Amino acid sequence: MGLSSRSAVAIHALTMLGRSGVHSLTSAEIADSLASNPVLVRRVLGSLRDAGLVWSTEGRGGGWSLARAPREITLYDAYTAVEAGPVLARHAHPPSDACPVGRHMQDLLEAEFRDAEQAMEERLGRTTIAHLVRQVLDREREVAESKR
Amino acid sequence: MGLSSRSAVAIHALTMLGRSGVHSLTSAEIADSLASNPVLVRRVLGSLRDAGLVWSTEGRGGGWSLARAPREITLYDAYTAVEAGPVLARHAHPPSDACPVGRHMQDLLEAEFRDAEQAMEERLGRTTIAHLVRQVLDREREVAESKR
DNA sequence: CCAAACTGTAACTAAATCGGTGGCAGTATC
DNA sequence: GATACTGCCACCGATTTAGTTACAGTTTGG
Repeated sequence: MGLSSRSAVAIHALTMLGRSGVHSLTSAEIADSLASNPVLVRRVLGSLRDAGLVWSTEGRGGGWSLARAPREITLYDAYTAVEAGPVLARHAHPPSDACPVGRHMQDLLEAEFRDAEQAMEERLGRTTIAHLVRQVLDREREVAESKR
Repeated sequence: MGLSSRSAVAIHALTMLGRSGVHSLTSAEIADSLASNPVLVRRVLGSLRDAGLVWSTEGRGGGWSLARAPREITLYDAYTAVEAGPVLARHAHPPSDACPVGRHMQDLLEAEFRDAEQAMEERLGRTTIAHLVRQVLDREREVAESKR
């Protein structure tokens, strides 16, 4: 595997919030859809709130809503909000300074990995929550029509 | 962090082998440069051998050599040889089938993540071991000249 | 005013994975 | 036959993950 599934949780939750519009959702409702539990959802949504993507209201009747229009939130926004480190792990230790290759590989690899990660991030930045909401609605409609 | 640092080890080792040309290297020599240990190196190089990137000879005087020209080995080759799962983790469980969003998110996310990973892999595929060897040699030469 | 329904947060568990280590059988060379 | 390698297994400690329990704080509704 690779990174945590927090990105998946974040994007899933954002899509639910985008679909529900002004109506806010509770962490329990989102956890149900994820077949997970509310605490995990609140942890992830907490990071999204820190990044300015959602906001929450406490107390009875409280819940979560998007802080921006769905078309103004990309998958990259969600990804960076919840994922800490780099995707491609670097050397566990600095290599030996006594070896010519060891002396330079760290820098060279850093440049290569950064470029590769950037390519991935740019691709994530091209899809918005609005895009995913649209696709979900399309699929729902298709299912409904096929049942007629 | 993200994935394991096996990719870094693999690329480091391949670059050393590329630089040393026909001269084979032992896992201990490579481990020295990595400030790591021979067993880890053999594990990683074993995967590279399974992928047809290097070959090894047993017994005294044995060691490791490239199985292809350095310019015919990309960082993507090294990456896929040693890294198992996807970079971006999917849902830990399948989401709820009772929720409209849950029903479709897995497919949609799979498509998005696959595209994003592919963008990263394409970028890794554009750099070869020959490229890294060249850069290491260039840097070595620069250091040597600045000392004159 | 008080019970109910939320968020927010800390502490904890079980499982997985990681880098690393030691041991040892097999193999080729000197 | 000693030496120097690969190949492979079993194990360790540290870290991270998803998930759970517990509980304090906050808001609303009856």
